[in-house]
Formats: sequence, structure tokens, C-alpha cells
Amino acid sequence: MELTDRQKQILRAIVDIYVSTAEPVGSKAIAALPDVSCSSATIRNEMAELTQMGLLEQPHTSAGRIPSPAGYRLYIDELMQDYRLSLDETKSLNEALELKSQEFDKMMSQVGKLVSKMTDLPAYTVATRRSEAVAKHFDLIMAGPGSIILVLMLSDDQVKNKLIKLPVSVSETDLKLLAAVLNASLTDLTAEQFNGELLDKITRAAGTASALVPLVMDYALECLRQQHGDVHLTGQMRLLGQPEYKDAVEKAQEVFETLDEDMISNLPAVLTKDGPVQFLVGPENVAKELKGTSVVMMRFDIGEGMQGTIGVVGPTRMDYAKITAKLGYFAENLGRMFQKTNSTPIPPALAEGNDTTKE
Amino acid sequence: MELTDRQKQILRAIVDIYVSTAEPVGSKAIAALPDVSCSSATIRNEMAELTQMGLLEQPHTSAGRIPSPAGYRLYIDELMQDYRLSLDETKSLNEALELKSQEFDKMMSQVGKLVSKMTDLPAYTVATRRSEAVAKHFDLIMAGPGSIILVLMLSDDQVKNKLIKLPVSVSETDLKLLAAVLNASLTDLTAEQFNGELLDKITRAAGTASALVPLVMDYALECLRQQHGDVHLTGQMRLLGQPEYKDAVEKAQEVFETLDEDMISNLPAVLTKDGPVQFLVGPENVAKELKGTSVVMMRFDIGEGMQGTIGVVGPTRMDYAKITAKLGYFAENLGRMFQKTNSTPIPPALAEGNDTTKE
DNA sequence: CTTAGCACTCTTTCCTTCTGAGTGCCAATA
DNA sequence: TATTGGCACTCAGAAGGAAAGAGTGCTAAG
Repeated sequence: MELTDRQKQILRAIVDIYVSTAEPVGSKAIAALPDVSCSSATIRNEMAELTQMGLLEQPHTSAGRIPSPAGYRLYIDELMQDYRLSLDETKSLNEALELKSQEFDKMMSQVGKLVSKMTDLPAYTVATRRSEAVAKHFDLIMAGPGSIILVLMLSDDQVKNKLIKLPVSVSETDLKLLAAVLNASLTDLTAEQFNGELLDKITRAAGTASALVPLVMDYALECLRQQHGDVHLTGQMRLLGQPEYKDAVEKAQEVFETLDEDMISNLPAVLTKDGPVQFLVGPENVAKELKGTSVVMMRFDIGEGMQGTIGVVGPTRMDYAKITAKLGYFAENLGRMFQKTNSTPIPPALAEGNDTTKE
Repeated sequence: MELTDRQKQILRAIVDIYVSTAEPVGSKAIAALPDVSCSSATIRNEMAELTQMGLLEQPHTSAGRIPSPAGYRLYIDELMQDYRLSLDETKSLNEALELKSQEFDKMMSQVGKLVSKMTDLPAYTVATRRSEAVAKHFDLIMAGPGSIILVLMLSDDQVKNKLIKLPVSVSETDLKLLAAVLNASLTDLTAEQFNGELLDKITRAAGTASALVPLVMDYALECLRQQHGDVHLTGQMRLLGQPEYKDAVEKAQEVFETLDEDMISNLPAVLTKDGPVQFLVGPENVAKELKGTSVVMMRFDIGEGMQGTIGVVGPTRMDYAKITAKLGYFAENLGRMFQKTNSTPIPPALAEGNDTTKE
């Protein structure tokens, strides 16, 4: 059953108005719009029909209409018009994008904070592996008697390290030897290919450094198994700025009780689907606590084999167009930025010499 | 002006009751306590006097009394009785303490989540430097043509690394040379001692690897300057479980707007004071947004030159005794745990061979 | 110094009424 | 046939007011 053009126009108007007011929209409000040329009675008839079709809902008999989840879905898929960021908006986005830290995890967490601030909604970021990782390079560095630094480079360009302290000291030569053995035996293996046999073999070959072997392998396994980095969730409180949670604090609490745990395992999975942006509208969410909550997710590239996800959490009534636009802007620029950092960062600061002022 | 024993008893009772009910305490409630042997009228007289002294407050004329900030302070400093954790409580604390990750930052963040969960309040963790850090060891590892891993070990036993990609490739020998130069010139220097002269000197000595020098030094500076690690703040929403924020969502929002930014710079400063536990009661907080909010902070040891802080944020009316007990338990065990991880972790998993089950 | 008694204060709660936005439907109109 | 003005009806939320209840402060007596 196709919608007439007028029905589409009405649905779109209702979503647009409701999104910004959070109040049910009445027939008069629609009729008063400049590009609507029929009376409120006509609108009422159309609204009744849209309600019949399940695209609109009525909080109670004598209230205006609000979009149903199905209505939102239709709006997102077909009716939503690209939101154009204003000059002011791009400007503050650009300012915000000047990330300070050089460390990956901190950058991701900063990005989350930014997105949350710019959308005024809770946001999360997470980095996910695109494919199975393998170790590309092992190194062992002597950092003192009995102190060894294990450095592990993975196929996705992540570098991990761990300080290992042993009660016995290991000679520099043995360390070198072990590193060579590790590189020979473990590189290009996935976590599944690690096994006890390998452990034995390497331990035998390791000589006096053999005590290190299980520690090293265990850590390598931990690194390889991690399918995604930390989930950085921030701005939870901003959800309360939304009218729907004003008098329903418990609902907001529930949302985050669920989100904290489940998001990590559930949401990234959805993103294997195609397209850089995904919407989870209210009841489409798996967890029932999130039925009244929507999530907009946007993917962006981070070098080799990794991908980042930015997500924004809000009430089902949220400005999908605007948020999509903002996330898109972020995603685009972040992709570029991470690429850049990953190759040659422009040597900053320092060059001018060292002023004692704190950063 | 000293308090009589009875006055102390009454003040303590009022705090205890108010802490658990969040309702003003009336004279009858006190008189009804088993170990109080005078009438409500007497209590009323005493309460009037305590109010006079500024230790109690009255929300309005016909309401019971609540402790004033000064009252809380007195309670904390002199009247508070050690809360003994129940067997159930220690049991769940112990269960919670089984941290999974081996990575420092993740551990800290997990600890925060735990504390928040166990106290049912927002909590944060942060690792702070006890003294100025210096670099202890540099290493440069070739990870591919033009890809170099910089590994930096600091005096506080932190190990940092960064993947540097150069458009030109550097020979293994030059890399070794540069590492040697770095170790010779930069170890045991504080951030303040870095300067342009050093940069020049090292660049000259670095030969073909000279393009790396500013990148390396810049990163080293960033690491040395960091006075504390990430602040991990979690469980913000739990603050809303507290009755004082039930109908004052904006207040809760304000708290976290302030806390997110200011906490990092302000709170740790207070901790330079002596004693492992510190209380910031309501108006003692610097930021006016936090006047109705208290913070309990507990220090714990993390090896060399670092110290951890766990903090719990709650309404001024919070169960200081219970929270102190719980934090204390955490602090004690975490100290031990971080010590342990820092030396020889018991080789876990793996040994049994590799089962394909996901963690 | 303590206590019973009592008048008084003030918040909280519950009920009622009122208002207004918005609908649904009908009959008239183009 | 599609649109429109008109009108009765519905219902949530605001506003007002009365009653209940908890707790105080004070006084006078023990």
C-alpha cells in the first residue's frame, strides 16, 4: 500500500515537528505550515488513515499524533532529507576535532566526548577488528635485572606492550634468542592456532628464558583474542536532558544498565551489515530495556584491519537527520585523521624549544 | 565548646538515621531508639541546642532535623563508627575483585566499575604520579620498511609505545645507533630538562634516522608530562538512584558537567594531604555545583612512584562509614594485587592447551 | 534537669473543578 | 468524490482548597 504524496508530506512534517518539540502534533499545526494548502479537517482525515496504517500513534484520544516506530523507520528510509550543517556547526565541529593526545585509546575516548557534546546526547566509540589478527612481530627488551618489556606488534598495526618482572634474571643473549624463536614460530598465527605443543616447542628452544614463555604466549593470546578495544561511553547524563526521561529517571538508568554490558557484545555485530550508517529504532533493539531508545551508529576507517564506530544513543524521537549529518562529518574527518596519525604526524610543539608552561 | 556525651549520641543517631532514610529525623524517632533513655521533649531541647551550634539544620519549621555540613564533618572526624563488612559483602567484593585484563588502564577502569557497582554510586579511578617521572629506557624496533616502534620505559615502571611510520626507510643499524644516543642523552631527564639544544645534539648524532628525532622527543615529552593517567568515571546514573536527585535531574547533570572537567585537575590535589582516605563534604568542594555533593577518596599503592585513587561521588547524605569500609577493602586488596601483577603474574590459562571456546 | 501536654506551623496529599487542545463525525460545498 | 467548516465530545494537566499528619517550641509540673 503506497502512500500518497500528501501523506508522505504529512508524515514527514509530523516527524520533523515532533522531533524538535517532543509534543504530539495536532492537525492545526500541520495545516498552518507554509507549504500545506489544505485545511486541518483534511489533515485530520489523512492522519486518521496514517494511524490506521500503523505509522502514527495517539498518546490518548484527545491528543495530537506522534510517529510510531514504523513511522520513524519509513521516515529514515525514505522521507528523511539531508540535513545541511550550518557554517557555525561545521566550525565548532572543526574546532572540536583538534585532538590532543597521540595515543589511540585516548583519541577514541576524546572522540566520544566530542560527539556527545556536539549532539548533546550520550555517545560511545569503539574500535573493532575487521578480520582476525595475527602477531607480526615480537620483541623483548631488557629493562633492568629481571625486568623485561614485551612488545608485540599485531597485523592491525596495534602495538601492545607489557612489563614482565621475573624473580630470576635472564641474559641479554637469551632474550634475543627467545625473541627470534617467538618471531619464527608465532608470527602469522591466529589465536586458534596457538596450542600446548607450540608452547612446549618454544619453551625447549628458549633456554634460560623459558620462564618467560608462558607469560609471553598468554599475553599474546589475550591481545589476539580481543575483537574490539574498549568501549568508551560518555555523556550518559545528557540523556536526561531529553524530555522523555525527565520524569522517568528509572528508564534512563535501565538504559545504561543494559547498555554498559550488552552494547559491547551486541551492537558492533549489527554493524557488519552494509552501509556506513545504521539506525536502531526503538523496538528494533534486541534488549527490551532499550525499546524506547534509538541508536545511530556510524563507521569510520582506522588504518589496517581496524574500524571505528561512533554511536549516539537517544530517545526514539531524535533528530536522525541532524545526527546523521554530524556523525557523517566526524566519520569522514576522523578517517582522514587516523590515517594521517598512522603515517607521519607533523612534528608538533618542541621544535620551538621547551617553555616551562604547562600544556 | 564541647559536646556532652548525650549530644554526641544524638548527633550520631541523627546522621545514621538520616543517611539511611533521607528523611529529616524527628525527636520521637530518636527517643524510640533502644539505647536512649530520655523523652522526646529532652531530645527536642538538645536538638535545639545542636541546631544553635550549627551542627543540625531544619528544612522548615515543622520538620525534623538533618545534619548540617559541619555536623557531617564532626561525625566523620569524631563520631563515625567503623562499619564492619558483612560476610556477604566481603564475599561479593572478593568475587568482584577477580580482574580479567592484564592491562593497567583496563584494570583501573574495571576497578571503577566495580566500586561503583558495590557502592551503588558513581565512582572514579585515577592513577597519579607520586614524583616527577624520567625516562629510563628507549628502544626502537623495526616493524617493517618505514615502520618503527618506539618503546619508552619510564621511571614509574610504565611502558609506553608508539608506532611511527616514515615515508623514508631507516636502516637497522641507524635505528640501533639512535636508540643508543637517546638512551645516553635523555634518560634520567625530567620534562623540564628537555630543550632545543638537546634536540639539535641528538639530531646531529642520529645520522639517517634524524627524521625520527623530533617525533620521538615529542612523544617522550607527552609521556613525561602526564601527571596522571586517564580518569575513569563510571556509574554516573547511579547518582539518580539517590532520593535527593530524584526530582532534581538538572542538579545531577550539573554535578557531572563540572566533575568531568574539573575533577581531573582539582581532586587529586587534595589527596596530597596525609591519610589514605579523604572526605570532601558538600560545601567543602571547590566548585559551587558540587556544594550538595560529597566525595570520598581512597588512595592505594601501585608499585614504583605511582599511586591509585578510588573516589565515590554521592549526596552529602551518604553512608560515609560503609563506603569508607568498602573502599578500604578495595584499596587494601588492590594494592596487593597490583604489586603482584607488577612482579610475576601466575601464568594463567594456556597451560592447559588451547580450547577454542571464547573467553 | 526532665517530662507531659498543647497550640501552632508547615508540608504533603488528595480531591474537585476548570480549561483548552485536539479529535471524530456530519452536513455543506466545490 | 474530495474538501471544508462546524460542533459536540474527550481527556490530560493546571489550579485551587481542604484535610491530615508530623514535628516543633513553649510552659508548667514533677
